[in-house]
Amino acid sequence: MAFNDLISGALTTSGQVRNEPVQARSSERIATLLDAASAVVAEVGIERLTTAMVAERAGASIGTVYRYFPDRIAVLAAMSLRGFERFLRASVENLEATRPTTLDEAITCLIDAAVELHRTEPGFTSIRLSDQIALPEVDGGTASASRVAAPLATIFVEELGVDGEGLAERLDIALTMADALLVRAFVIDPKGDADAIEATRALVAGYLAPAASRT
Amino acid sequence: MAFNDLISGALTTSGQVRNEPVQARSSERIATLLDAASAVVAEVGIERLTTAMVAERAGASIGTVYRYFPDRIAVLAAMSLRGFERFLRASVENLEATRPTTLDEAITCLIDAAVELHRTEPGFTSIRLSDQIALPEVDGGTASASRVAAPLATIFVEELGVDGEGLAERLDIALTMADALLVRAFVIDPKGDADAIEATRALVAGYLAPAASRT
DNA sequence: GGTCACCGATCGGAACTCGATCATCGCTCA
DNA sequence: TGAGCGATGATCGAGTTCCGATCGGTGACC
Repeated sequence: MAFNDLISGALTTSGQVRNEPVQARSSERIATLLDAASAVVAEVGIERLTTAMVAERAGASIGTVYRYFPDRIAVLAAMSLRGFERFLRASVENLEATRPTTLDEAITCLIDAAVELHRTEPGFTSIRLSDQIALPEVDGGTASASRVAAPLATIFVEELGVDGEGLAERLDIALTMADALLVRAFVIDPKGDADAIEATRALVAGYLAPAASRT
Repeated sequence: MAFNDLISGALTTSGQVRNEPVQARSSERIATLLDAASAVVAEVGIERLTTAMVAERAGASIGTVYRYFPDRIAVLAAMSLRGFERFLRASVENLEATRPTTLDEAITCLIDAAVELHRTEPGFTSIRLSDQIALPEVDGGTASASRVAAPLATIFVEELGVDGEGLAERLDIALTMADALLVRAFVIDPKGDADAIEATRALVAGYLAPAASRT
């Protein structure tokens, strides 16, 4: 509801997609291609992903891949970006569902969303390990975590009544931290090491707590 | 001195280098090649690095590159590994020079070493952004931060008299965190955002402090 | 003289292009 | 209103280019 307005357009695929899709089936195609890419990454890793593999798995031709993505890297970048979008949406859903009263609960919503993503999207951990590959040419090179920090900060302030003083900055740091630690959790154990995940949650909450709790 | 014994052989280039160099000039060659690779990465990014670029910049031929490295990825992996070696050595040097009495001072030694590396080795930030690319085939996929955590833990315990209980694990987490946050600092500002660096230092010290200080 | 280091033409395969073909949509006019 | 028809979008895949990797030959070191 209100949350969704805040995040619409927060993340764009500008520069990633070659031709904006006009017909409906195109959007599906893109989704299918990204799903295929995700599966391929999970299977052979980022470096060994070839555009031919993506095309074949998606049931498309190579030409179709290049219709939507300028090059191989753009496919990976788009995949990464879609992951962040999903994280944002899932976070918002969790926040709406639980309506947290403490910052700690709010953090849990975000961590859960991220963990869920690592679990369900097979190639996501891999791509987080080596994200940013493409960013030098996508834009200034802003880390992906920073992209979600701003919209989330808005939500925290406007909807949860958290003190906004420097929150965006702190959230950015917190997300960078959480990102790295969660990746670590999923490197330790493909299903996500429970201790490492809990440690992450505690650490992030501990970091954000002192300044922010004003629910 | 004693420190150096602890870290010798902690990091090896096993599997990275094709033929162990016999003649002296070979070691220089490898260093030159890695320097070239570092510069290329800083310029065009990891994905766009080609073996030809590395060869040309190093004043060598393509064949020479492949004499020392089995493939393109191995060049990047070796570069990453050399960075971690340098970090370890620089950390040890800093520790020896300052002989810290508090954990906080010790952390500062490490952070300084890492910051220095980001500053002097142009491609290091990039490769930290997307490290691990090669690790799936190098070994079990252990995150690089974990590799330095163990030897550093030994030093902390044996030389600084810090409580060793679960220290390796905590150091691992701390380094993962520091790594990500420092990369962030250098993405924000190529020279390394001072605030972000200080925040990193504070965060890591804060995380390690409660359990460890027993100097 | 034998090994080590180096070179760069060459090969194979993957990234990417391009013109032809098929699908869809909006418009027109009976 | 809906059948026909162009225009534009979407798809394809053989062809081209470029890059990773090899290999046999030449020079440097001991």
